[in-house]
Amino acid sequence: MGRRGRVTREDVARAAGTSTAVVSYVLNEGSRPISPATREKVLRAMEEVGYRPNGIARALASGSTRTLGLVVPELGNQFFAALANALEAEASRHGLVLLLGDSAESVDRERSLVETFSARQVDGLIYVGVGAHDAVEIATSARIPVVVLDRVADDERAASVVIDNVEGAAGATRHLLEHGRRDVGAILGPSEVPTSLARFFGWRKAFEEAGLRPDDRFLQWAPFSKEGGYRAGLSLLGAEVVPDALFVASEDQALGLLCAAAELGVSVPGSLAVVSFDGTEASRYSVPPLTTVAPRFDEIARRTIDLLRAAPDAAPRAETCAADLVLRSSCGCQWPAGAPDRAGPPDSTEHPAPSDDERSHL
Amino acid sequence: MGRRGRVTREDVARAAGTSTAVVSYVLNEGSRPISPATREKVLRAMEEVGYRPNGIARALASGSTRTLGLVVPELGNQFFAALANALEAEASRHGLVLLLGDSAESVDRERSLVETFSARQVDGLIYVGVGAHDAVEIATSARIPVVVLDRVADDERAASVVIDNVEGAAGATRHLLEHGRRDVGAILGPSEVPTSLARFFGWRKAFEEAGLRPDDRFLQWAPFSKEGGYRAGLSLLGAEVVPDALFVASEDQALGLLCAAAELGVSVPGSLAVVSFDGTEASRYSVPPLTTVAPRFDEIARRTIDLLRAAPDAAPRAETCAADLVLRSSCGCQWPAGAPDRAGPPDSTEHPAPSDDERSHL
DNA sequence: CTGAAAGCGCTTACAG
DNA sequence: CTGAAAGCGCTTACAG
Repeated sequence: MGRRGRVTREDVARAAGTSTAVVSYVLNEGSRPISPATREKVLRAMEEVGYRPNGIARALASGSTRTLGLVVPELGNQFFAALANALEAEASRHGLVLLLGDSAESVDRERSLVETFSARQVDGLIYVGVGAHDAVEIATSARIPVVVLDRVADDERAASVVIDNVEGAAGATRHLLEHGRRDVGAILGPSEVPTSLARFFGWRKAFEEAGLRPDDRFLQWAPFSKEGGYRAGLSLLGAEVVPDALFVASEDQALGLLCAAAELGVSVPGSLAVVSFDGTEASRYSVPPLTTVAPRFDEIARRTIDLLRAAPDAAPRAETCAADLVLRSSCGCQWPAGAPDRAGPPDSTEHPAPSDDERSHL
Repeated sequence: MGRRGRVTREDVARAAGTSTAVVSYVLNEGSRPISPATREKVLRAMEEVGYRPNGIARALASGSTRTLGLVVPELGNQFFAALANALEAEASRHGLVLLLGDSAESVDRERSLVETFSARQVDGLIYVGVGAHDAVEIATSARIPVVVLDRVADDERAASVVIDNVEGAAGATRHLLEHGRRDVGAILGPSEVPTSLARFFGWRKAFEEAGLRPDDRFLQWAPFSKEGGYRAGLSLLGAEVVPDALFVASEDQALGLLCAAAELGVSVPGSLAVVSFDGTEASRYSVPPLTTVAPRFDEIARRTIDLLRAAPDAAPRAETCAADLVLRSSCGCQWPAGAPDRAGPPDSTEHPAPSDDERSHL
């Protein structure tokens, strides 16, 4: 055994009566033809001495760590947690491991995370970020493939995967209009965030398509947080003229809004119909359950990992994933569809039992 | 530059006119005394050639990767996401990086994650797990320090950090009794999970201390999920005899319960007072906002990283963190305390505005 | 204070 | 099909 008491390739070779190279060849199946007999011997020897390949040594010698770096703005946010979850699952499907970084929405911290990941020789970087440019620049100039999520990369050397924000928001708004609501307002994210802007355009687009004009008094730009949605809700619902429906640009904001509505005694969907964006499982058990434009986390994850695994010389691509309008009760839909009558109180059908989602493609 | 076009120590040494060893000494400040002049030269040379130390090579040579492995059962769960968040922040404070693994509550997947992390030579493993024994065994037998979170390790070679479940649950239940509720039921996790059992004991303990007897009809063992809480809620609240208060063993379950209560038209806290456990920010904006036994994520993270950084020969310790009862409105408290009257509907004070928490130590 | 060199545990042309 | 050996980019005794 090595000086640190670890079992190495050498121990295996000795036990198997072969060279150490053969041990490697057996380990990296397919790299070199090995006779079945030798292979057997080596495999048995590995078992016998309890050999565990040292991934760090492999990485140094091979030039690949089989590790991806993931930077998210805030893991406490369900949306990013769900994204991280899907990415981790997909990565692991390909034998890749994820280095996790939470930037706490700080550009400085983001930069330092990317530097750290770069120093650790990650094979790729997944960046869900605030101040895209810097962080991406650091990685690409270190020749690390980058996929930017949730926004299109400024840097042409980086690929990106985004949700179809305009269509998603338009679909959500359209649905509210179809429910007969006319004063459909919107709670958006910060006006300087591209994602937020795109959802604003989608909201407006639905009105234009319907030959209607949105009322700007029902529009609020707020932080992408529960508190942001809560405050925007208090402000919108506490005004002289109030909307009868709201498109809300994120799940967190929608949850905050529901809290505000409950506090003000505004019934949802009775007096206020709501459709949100980026919904996770939290939307399904909120009071009332939220109709939402749900990202396909699995598809996003699949595309992201595929882009990262693609030949490094492939031109970085910008991909767009569709999102699904998942109907629940906050928009005024009867949900779940075809639910049997219940012996509940009068308003119980406004908050029907969670069940299988009805995903309608936008 | 090396064959892969990377800038290495050698390039720095050449540019600085020193040996490569000196470059290392400058890099690893303090390992060897270096004259200020040489130091300057080397630093300038690094800058000049754009040198980035290769973390993998450092890891192989030094035997330390400065990487920690984290295994959680399910990142989609807010509680684990908040934990991961705190751990990542604390790790990064010490220049450590986190390898993330989501076991999807599968023991097999857990095992394979730990094997992977072990092969990657992590300096420590943080395990928030389902089937503790196997995974911990794999790590400890590879001489990797382990800290088990949220449950005491079976393996005496592993340290652990747990929340004081008995006291937390007792405090929550006591609070409900103090509100004058007598039929205080409980929704717990699976009966074979130690954490769940401990919270059950806490619930019972509060009754005993008060000279009362709990009613087993108001007790439900359910999965630690929103759906688990939802179903348990439907079952408890749909029965002939119903509780007037519930201690709920997790935030997810509590959110599910609120959904069930709303659907059945049971007002919270009017007809049903609720206190949950393991609350995150989600509890603050639920309808109504949930009173919860809130873990001190920062303290848990700090202790965990400290244990991992401790001398490897230090005897593994089991540490317990207190939890705080955070009062909001679901228990029947006036919240926020001293809120000004609002011109809202009659029941608006039952769902007061979220504001600063009032943490009362248990 | 500085340098030459062994070693970390692998991969992978290069010979045979 | 198998082996001897260079190399991945560092750290760190060992000499000076």
